[in-house]
Amino acid sequence: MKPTASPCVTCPHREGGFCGSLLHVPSLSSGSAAQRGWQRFFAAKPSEQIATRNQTSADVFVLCTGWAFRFLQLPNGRRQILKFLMPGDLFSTASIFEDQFHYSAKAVTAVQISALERSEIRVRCAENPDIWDTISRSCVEESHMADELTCVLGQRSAEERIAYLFLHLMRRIEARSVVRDWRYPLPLRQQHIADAVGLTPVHVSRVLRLFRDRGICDFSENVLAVRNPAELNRIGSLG
Amino acid sequence: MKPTASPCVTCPHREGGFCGSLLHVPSLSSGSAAQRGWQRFFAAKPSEQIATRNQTSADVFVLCTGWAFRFLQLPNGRRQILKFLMPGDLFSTASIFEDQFHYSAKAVTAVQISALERSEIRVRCAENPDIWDTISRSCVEESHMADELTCVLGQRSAEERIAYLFLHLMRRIEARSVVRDWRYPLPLRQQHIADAVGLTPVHVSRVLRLFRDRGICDFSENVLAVRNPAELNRIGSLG
DNA sequence: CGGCAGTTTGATGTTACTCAATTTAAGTGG
DNA sequence: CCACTTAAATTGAGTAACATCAAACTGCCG
Repeated sequence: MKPTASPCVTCPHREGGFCGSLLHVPSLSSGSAAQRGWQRFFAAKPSEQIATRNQTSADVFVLCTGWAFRFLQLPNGRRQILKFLMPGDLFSTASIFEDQFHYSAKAVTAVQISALERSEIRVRCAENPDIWDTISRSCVEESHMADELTCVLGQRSAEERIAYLFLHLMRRIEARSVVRDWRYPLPLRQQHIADAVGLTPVHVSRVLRLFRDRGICDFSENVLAVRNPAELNRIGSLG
Repeated sequence: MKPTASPCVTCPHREGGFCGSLLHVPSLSSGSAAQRGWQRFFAAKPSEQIATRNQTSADVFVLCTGWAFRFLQLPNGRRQILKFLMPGDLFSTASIFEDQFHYSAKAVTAVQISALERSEIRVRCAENPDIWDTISRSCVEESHMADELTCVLGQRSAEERIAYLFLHLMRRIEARSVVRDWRYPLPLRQQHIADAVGLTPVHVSRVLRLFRDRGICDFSENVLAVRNPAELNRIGSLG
């Protein structure tokens, strides 16, 4: 999981730099995946569906550029966003072990996606304990996040949910890039926020206005500007 | 994960039978863990706390008998139950990889718990691909359940949440024992249900009464009696 | 018999949803 | 550059779902 100077095989769209990917480890990056034929690339337009529940695939997907999200669709038309995907994210760690998606995924912005053959990854995992280590750490982290989200959706108010989501996204963005002036670029519609925290877009709009009026933060024009980090943290942190 | 006729090392409290444990695989069960000194046992009384968030432990815990649950405690006194633990359940699959609990756990009934040294399990995992296979399958299953729960808490009504919980518990009980006459023993108070689905005990009581009056199911005296399985399924399934 | 924990019920309050109208922003083609 | 179109965000009014508070009821156990 260390950044390396070598070009990243999983995410060639970011040549020469660290793409942030879980799979960006020397033993996977050394040599050319593409040359060996166990990697392919896809692109998708904004709001295009890029994976569908129950669909089988021999590949594990990594987001290279842009934002996406994975979600579950309900019969009544509503959907629950499970996770926003940022560059370097595996669609899910579990996808390394299962050949069928248990969720759907959709692009938010234009995206580029890398598809790695699962069998090849597993062979390399068997050879190299470092990769196992990385993957198991990723499993642990994913289960922590799932448990936190459960807690937030089960126990907390609208304001707290949205504050939590913002803090969560802020942390993840900070891990990828330098943030100046407490301004975080989020390419999301209010509908996305609503689907992620289990509220209606109308109510999300009201809460955002409240945050704005109280000088806590201002989410508009695809930028989250945090004005009072302490207060946002007080509302949204899980203690 | 196949039942074996040999006594189960992880759960000696159920001698001679399959304890249901994830770790009940020949390669772990052969020989005596206790003799080799990498296993210990604990007991706890009803509603006794058996694990605490941020506590470190060199052991991985498996529930042998009784019911328990793992949960997150909030500063405001409320708690979210993440999972009900039944005999054979690992407290969490992630605990194989992390030496610190990220949740707390409490007994529901009187329980017996088996503690296996993490280091020993990991050594055996490295040797035996079957165990990896079992564990990775367990990771996948746990992430499915977490995603489903997220969906239920984020998007569904009180009735739907409780129906979902019942269906979920029914499936898990059926995997362990034969069920007669659609009667499922659940050693839970309404408070447990409330904490699991993010409602107040008062509202849980009202919904249960509704289910009773509509002839869907009757949960009382620690038994869930399902009268109209189709209807319960219609309300609580995720499609 | 008294006490306790859990459940039930009623009355009332709050939060968030629904529906519908209006405003703003972002394109698009002339 | 400006009308026209469309998607997104905002606002208000009314409503439904669930929470809160408090009292009564039940079964159980000493």
